[in-house]
Amino acid sequence: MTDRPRNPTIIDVAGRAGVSKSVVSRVVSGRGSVGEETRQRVLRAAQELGYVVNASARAMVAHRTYTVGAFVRDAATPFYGHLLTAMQERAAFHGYRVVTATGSGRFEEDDEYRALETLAMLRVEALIVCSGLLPSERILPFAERLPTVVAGRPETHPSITSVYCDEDEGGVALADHLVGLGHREVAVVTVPTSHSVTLGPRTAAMARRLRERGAHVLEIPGSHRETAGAWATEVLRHPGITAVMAPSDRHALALLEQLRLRGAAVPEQLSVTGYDGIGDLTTSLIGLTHWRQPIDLIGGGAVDALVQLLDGEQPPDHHRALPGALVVGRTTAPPAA
Amino acid sequence: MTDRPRNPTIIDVAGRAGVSKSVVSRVVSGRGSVGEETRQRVLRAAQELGYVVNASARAMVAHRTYTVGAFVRDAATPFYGHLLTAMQERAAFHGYRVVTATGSGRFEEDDEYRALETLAMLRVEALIVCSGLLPSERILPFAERLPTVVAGRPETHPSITSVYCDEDEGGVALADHLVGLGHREVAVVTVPTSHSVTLGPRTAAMARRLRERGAHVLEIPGSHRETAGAWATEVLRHPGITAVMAPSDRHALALLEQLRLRGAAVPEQLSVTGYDGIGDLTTSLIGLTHWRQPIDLIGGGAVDALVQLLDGEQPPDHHRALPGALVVGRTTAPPAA
DNA sequence: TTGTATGCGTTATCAG
DNA sequence: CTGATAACGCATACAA
Repeated sequence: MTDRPRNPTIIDVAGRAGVSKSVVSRVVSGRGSVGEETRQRVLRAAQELGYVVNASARAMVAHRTYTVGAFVRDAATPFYGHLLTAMQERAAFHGYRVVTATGSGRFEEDDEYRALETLAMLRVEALIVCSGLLPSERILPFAERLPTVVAGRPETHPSITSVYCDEDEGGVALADHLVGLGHREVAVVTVPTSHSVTLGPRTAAMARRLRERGAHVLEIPGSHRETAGAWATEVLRHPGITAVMAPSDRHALALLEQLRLRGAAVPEQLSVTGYDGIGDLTTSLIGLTHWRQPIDLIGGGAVDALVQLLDGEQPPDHHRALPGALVVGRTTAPPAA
Repeated sequence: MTDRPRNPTIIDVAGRAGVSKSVVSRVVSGRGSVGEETRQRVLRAAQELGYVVNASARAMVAHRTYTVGAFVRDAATPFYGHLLTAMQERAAFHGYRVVTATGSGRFEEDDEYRALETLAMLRVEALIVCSGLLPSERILPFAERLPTVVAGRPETHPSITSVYCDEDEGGVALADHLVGLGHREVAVVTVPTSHSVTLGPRTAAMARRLRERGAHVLEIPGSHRETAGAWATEVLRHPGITAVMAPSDRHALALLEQLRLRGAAVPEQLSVTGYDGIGDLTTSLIGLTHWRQPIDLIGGGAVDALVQLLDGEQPPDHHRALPGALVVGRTTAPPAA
């Protein structure tokens, strides 16, 4: 039952092809030169035996694994799902594998440590950190030992490379959009930067920009989507408010749902904005006005930067900000006169 | 720059702790016995050196990797994202890693082969196949060499274990729901089973059940979501039709969007059903009536079955069907009188 | 071009 | 309880 037949080795192949194992090694690894006739014989023998290179053995002597580790804090969210897909694809292009590690969820404390230890055991050659929650200080210890790039969020520390979409720009663009429509009293669901280094800055930018443009701002603390009902209640208690800005698309959707339950019409009575640009339905069916992040480019760019780092080159941009875009949907309109 | 400092080995640790490498091995692997005092000394030395076990070296001699491979055909879709998360979590619980492989997208042909070869190089101990597209025959060659379980779809072949949510049951439940509401003329967007072993059977079940209950069925071929516009047009051309059943939530959302563009009111004029139960907004904001699959249980169950297989036990259920649930939302209602 | 020998970091077997 | 020593599968200088 469990007596799995041992996998064939280059020695087995060598025996079958009537050559030494060195020759087989050269054939399968593509290095060194072998006679064309011999090569064919080896290839055939390997084929017949179902030989597949053993990555572990290769890694031992090569001191390379061609593997990068992706550390994801909150894996189930669509944003990170897309990011992972983009990274995996780009890594394959460069000849690297991606193994992803994430906290198993239970043990908050040493969870993170265990995840990174797993990656270390695998001898990943570099690290991609995907998390809006993990503070910079927690990343530094790893960045010291491994080339590290942070994807999807700005990172100011000089020893860490990052690829992201500028949060400030998005927040400002959305605020300008609302002010341009004529909104003068706007609620912003804010998240402290200490809680998320992505949601924090973008909501701060929204509020700041609104004030710069002369609008009155009501800040509603909203770290958790589960409390969307409270935001809705709070907003509706201020009849003067004509628009609400959410920290992310998911926050916005939760808010839309709660407003709907309370009978508030969007965008007639209240305009709503999101942030991220995840999922087709956000755009098409819901028509949520939001700031769209170029996730594919972020994931791909992060891998590109990593590969350059591994090749000993310094990436052109240590901190690369990619352009996002304002997507105007059907959840924003001029305020009711 | 690229001169990465060589990772410390058990020999380094042994030297620092003043013992032989055998002792260190016993301490870090937890096998064999060592004096408590010595153990502490070794642990401290390892700590100071930042020693981490080398998984490759360990795998070489242990002939085990504690890694299972997940082969995912279409990774970016929410359904598989959730599934992966669930599997990863459950695998960690059992002490296994999950490395996922997926076609890089470009080369349709040998793409699949390369992905599985990568998994083989890594010497994954088992395979989880997640794909509604991959036909059984393509899976068999791998299942012969590796314990294999198919997640998220039924699989009748005796040498392959599967964990899924019965497609027939869901299709029937949704059809019954519509008939119960009074619908007598219903359109079903169908997908051939040759194209998808999940979407095919469930849409077939819908159509079959509708007919059993005496309803008139219009079957609309709809393999690709991009053609949702055509489905909408087709449906609206038949004024007698009062409901449309889609093969999945995503298909349903695309359809809803197209119906909206054409001014058709849901559910007043037309009822719409989905399938899967992915994403919070499907349920809350859109209120899509659908059949909900227990994705977490499917992912977890697949891993559990795999671990049992690896332990030499025969899983209790060779083909395990998990219960789904009908979720009635706001996109279905009695037909307009 | 081909074969031989050596080492990579661990675990396991066997003496001490 | 501890210490040598032999694999594990592969790549690579080096010799033929």
